[in-house]
Amino acid sequence: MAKTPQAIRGTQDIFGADAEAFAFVVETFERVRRLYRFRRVVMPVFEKTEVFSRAIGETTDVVSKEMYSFDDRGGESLTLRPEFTAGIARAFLSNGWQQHAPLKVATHGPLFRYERPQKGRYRQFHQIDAEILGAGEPQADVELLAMADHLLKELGITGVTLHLNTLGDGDSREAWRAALVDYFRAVKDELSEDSQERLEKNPLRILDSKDRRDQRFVADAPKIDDFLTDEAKAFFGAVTSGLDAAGVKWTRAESLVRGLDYYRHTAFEFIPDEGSEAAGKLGSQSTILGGGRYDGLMQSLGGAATPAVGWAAGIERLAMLVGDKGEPDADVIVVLEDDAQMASAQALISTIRKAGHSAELMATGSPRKRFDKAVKSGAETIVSLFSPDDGCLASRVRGSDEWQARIEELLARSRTSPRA
RNA sequence: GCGAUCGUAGCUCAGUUGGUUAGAGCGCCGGUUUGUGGUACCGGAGGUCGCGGGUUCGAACCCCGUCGAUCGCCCCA
Repeated sequence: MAKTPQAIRGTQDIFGADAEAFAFVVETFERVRRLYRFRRVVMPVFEKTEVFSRAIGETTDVVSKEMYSFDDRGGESLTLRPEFTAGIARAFLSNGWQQHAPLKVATHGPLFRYERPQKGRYRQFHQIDAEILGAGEPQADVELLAMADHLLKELGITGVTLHLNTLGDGDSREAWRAALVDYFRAVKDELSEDSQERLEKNPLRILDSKDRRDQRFVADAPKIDDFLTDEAKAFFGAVTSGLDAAGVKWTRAESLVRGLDYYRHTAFEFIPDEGSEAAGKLGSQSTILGGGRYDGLMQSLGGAATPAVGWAAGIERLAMLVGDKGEPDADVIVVLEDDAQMASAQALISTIRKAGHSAELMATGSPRKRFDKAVKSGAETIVSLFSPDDGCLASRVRGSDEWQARIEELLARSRTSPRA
């Protein structure tokens, strides 16, 4: 026999209760984004490689080692999207969506990153995503975060806190970065091996290193607050007071930095509280929703300076926190005890479904087992069809009085109009 | 890219210090009940023990390699 091909590493075949939880997350997101008047967009799964390399930053891990890139038949380098933001920014520029600014959009779908899979982390994973394009005022950040907070509540997720930071404007961020490099370079030999490397590539990340050798120095490291311009301070102040007014709980996270080059000003992550049930379910992954302001991104793609904010959340990670959604039982199960009544059974189940009730027909395998299966399925209402000696159709309904009456009525209807 | 653990039936797993024909539960298939009732009882099918080498009289078990999975590091959603 030929060998069965295996699934690609890091991909998932989502089924059963997991698929229900996944759908619950997406459906809830769709409902909430309408409340906030975010418009639906459907984006390509792949783009020219430069869309991502220019927007995200050549030196980031995502671009330098995690992209699924390939040459198409025309010799052009394409990449399976590792995130939504860059593609949405590209669409904003190439479709003239400036005319709709400020534009609030939402989308969801698969993303691809070549990483080692582990709990809550896959090579093909799925995100929900929300962006506000062409809005430079702190009110946009507040609205976006209020929606994220609202969504998590609608999903029933607790024990998660918004961690908030500001990276200042471009100049603030650069000055802070330079100061951090100076500070850590002086003690380079005492840092962890990872952080010695981060010093060159991504010095901001040393701040949230888990290594004790690094943590000794973090407390006295230069603070972003000392490098913020007055405007940047005022902006962050407006965001935080707006969140307070909107009833969104948050905590300041001075060392929170985001990995991608394009972030400015507001940066945030929703993270499970230490020791919470949510933290346990997520394994070593912590961030379930993250994002920030990316005022410089449009220019990196050759567009006019356009302020924007956005976030994305991992559907799989959210689905791990929403509890068991299970698959709902059928409203009605029709058990065909005599195959001679097959046509009647088909007519009845069709009528039941068209009346808006979920229904399943049990008509295969040993007739004696069919009723067993129906009972095991957990359905409250079971209709069995059989033929008494006269060969006519007879039925028995097991269920509440209300359902018995309803089924009798539907049965009568299916008899009089078999094509109903 | 690095590290740890683990691969036995469709699924979840047992399998003693290496020793006849590798087991259980669930699921699947069939049978039994002369029955408004049942999630019962009996039986059956299904396994190159991930794959390839090695050690041994003999390997699911020990050794090496390889593939895969899981979890962690890095990074991220």
